Amino acid sequence: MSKAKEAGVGGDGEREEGFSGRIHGSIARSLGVAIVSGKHQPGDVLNNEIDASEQLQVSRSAYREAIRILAAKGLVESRPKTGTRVSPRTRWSLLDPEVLAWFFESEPSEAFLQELYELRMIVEPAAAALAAERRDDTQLERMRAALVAMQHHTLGTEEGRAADRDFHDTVLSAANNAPLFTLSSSIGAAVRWTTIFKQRDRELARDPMPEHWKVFDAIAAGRADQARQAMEKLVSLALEDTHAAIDRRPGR
Amino acid sequence: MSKAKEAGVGGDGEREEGFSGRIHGSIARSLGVAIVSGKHQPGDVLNNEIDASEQLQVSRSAYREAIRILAAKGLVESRPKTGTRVSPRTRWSLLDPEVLAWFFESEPSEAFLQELYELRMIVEPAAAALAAERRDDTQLERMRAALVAMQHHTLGTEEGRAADRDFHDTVLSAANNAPLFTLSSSIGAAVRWTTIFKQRDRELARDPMPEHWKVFDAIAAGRADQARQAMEKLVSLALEDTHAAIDRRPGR
DNA sequence: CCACGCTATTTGTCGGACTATTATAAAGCT
DNA sequence: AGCTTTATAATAGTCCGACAAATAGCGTGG
Repeated sequence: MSKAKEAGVGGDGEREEGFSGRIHGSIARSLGVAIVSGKHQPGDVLNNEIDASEQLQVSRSAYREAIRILAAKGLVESRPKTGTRVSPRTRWSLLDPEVLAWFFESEPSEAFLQELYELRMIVEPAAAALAAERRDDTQLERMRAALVAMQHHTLGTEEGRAADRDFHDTVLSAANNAPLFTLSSSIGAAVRWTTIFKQRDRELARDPMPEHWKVFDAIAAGRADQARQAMEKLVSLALEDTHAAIDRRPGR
Repeated sequence: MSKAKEAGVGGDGEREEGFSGRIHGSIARSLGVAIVSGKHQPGDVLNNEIDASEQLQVSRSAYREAIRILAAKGLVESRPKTGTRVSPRTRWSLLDPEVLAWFFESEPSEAFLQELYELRMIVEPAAAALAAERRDDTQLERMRAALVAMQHHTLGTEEGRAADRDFHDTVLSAANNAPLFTLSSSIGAAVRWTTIFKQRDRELARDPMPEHWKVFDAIAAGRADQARQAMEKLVSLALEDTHAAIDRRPGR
């Protein structure tokens, strides 16, 4: 009866969200989504461990490990007697890949998307400039291959989008700055989701390739300033398209 | 024998390296430091949970929670049968406040410091520009107060350094971009650490205040471009000073 | 030589007892 | 009355020992 794996006990809404392999992971995810989506607001106190683990039909240990994950990402804070409460937003690790994924699981606010793009607009042009000065031949070749694949598959396919991400990742990594590179996951997330938005709205007019090639050429030529400007242009065009897609979006 | 709590067999005894209030936290910290300092390299497999928890004289649960924390920050990855192994550096959440703190606990490499500064050079001028356009009066007043305090206490005191950090934090927050603001902890870390270097060495020749006031004035006047340039100057001067201090550092 | 199943190892999960911490309320002191 | 101290109760934290699930690597059989 207390076994959690017997998922199918007909009853209430039980486990809607699929899985994540390990139980603590899926609990962390579902709680994380509830927090970033505003269902649990900063300052709110979660049920105590015993009640919560009972409701979720998992052991207290598994629930606690989930809480540790959330605490490590700054989403919650636990103290004896007071319980576990949602931390203020300023403490959240918004750039953590998992946190970002949780944001995108419940459609994020347009404002948040906007902020991510703003960050991208700050980081990527600078990264492109550094990449122009520091890239090695291997990275350059990888960028070229990514763009060729992207051109061939188009952004309508998952392969094309993967190639797009690979291009941007390689630029970031060519900047040769580890902390900067960790932002690639955040930026990749922004790129991925907004690209999906745009594709969702069939008539994506613009061909993204010319601007991509300009960035590539500038990096290949070692022209930092030119690379920065080209990337600025690329990002701002992408932002425009995304805005248009969102505006046209039905229902919201 | 396996009781961990009987710390004081005959008085206080020696302080086990590592405290942090909670056990899982201190284990995570000590393991985290071992990892970021290179004592455990990427790909290395940690002892299995039973052995490890026995060696550390803690319960397996506490050890597991520590591992969950490290996994949440991308430092390790666990799988049945294979064990827990250190993840490749590209997965580390280098911008996470705790990870950064672990870096600074064992003196970080000069290259890493350099990279953090580079990031700062990218982010802060952009943030200053945004702040010039978006700051409200409260934030402006807070910046002014921080600079006044900084001027009064000087960077030789902890209060003065705290005021410095507060100024930079407020600029970041005035940019009104949540993901951007989460970088403040990283930047703050870089600022703090390098400031200590400079102070450690000798009387800091340069008076940092004029550049700070220029940034403030530009933000107050709402001049984005001017704010960006002033901040660029401020950061690059700080970098220069830091380089000089490091070069002059004995034993290196 | 390859496919397939077996097994040993390791993480994952469980439940239940006990400890430590601390916010809050009660009691005591000035 | 107002402040300090102590007691209480609630909650996270820790420990233990057992069992379940996953899987890398090996051995067996085709």
